[in-house]
Amino acid sequence: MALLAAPFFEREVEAVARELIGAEIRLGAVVLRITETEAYGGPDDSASHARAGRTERNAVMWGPPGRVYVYLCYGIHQMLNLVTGPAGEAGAVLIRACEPLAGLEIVRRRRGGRRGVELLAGPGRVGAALGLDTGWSHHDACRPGGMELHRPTRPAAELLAGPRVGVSFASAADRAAPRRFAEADTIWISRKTSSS
DNA sequence: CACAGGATCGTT
DNA sequence: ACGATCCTGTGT
Repeated sequence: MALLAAPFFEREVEAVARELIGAEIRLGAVVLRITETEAYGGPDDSASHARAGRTERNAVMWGPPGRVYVYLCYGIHQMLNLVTGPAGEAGAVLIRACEPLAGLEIVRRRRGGRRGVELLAGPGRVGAALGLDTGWSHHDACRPGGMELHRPTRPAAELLAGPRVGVSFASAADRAAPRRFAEADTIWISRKTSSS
């Protein structure tokens, strides 16, 4: 057991987003290896849910590091994030894509029998594959039991970086910022990176 | 109390 | 290209 501990998450959100590539999400019999992430938060990020201040939904972003933040997107998709930085500062890493390592049958069933990259490439797909709902928010992923985050058993060799997806409402600078990270040589990403 | 809109996905 | 689907955040 090589659980990622709170100090790993208690750092700048971009560093955590980079180093979560290759890490493993374990929940029940399902094990997923993270292949794509995005960093949100830090000072004045107009793309972050924290942009309008603290609300009941996003409050966990200001909480202690290593907590889970799940929110409902477009009324349909359960989006998985991990809270970063010290308590009192809002930051989170969105998990955008994974590679399946175990529990493939369960994942395939939850994903309507789909196969290949359509199983896990995209944040809504990751949430569905794990069977998540917003009740997972505030879960401590650093403690054994429930959803756990584990150190990579197969670290990513090379990372790509590019602008984040689906943030057209944000400022030009925040739209352009290279805060999306993906493993370079994997098929398990939601879309091709547009810059390095 | 009412309403607009979204860190997406799957089908048309 | 578009509709699904519903909760959140904001305003009255």
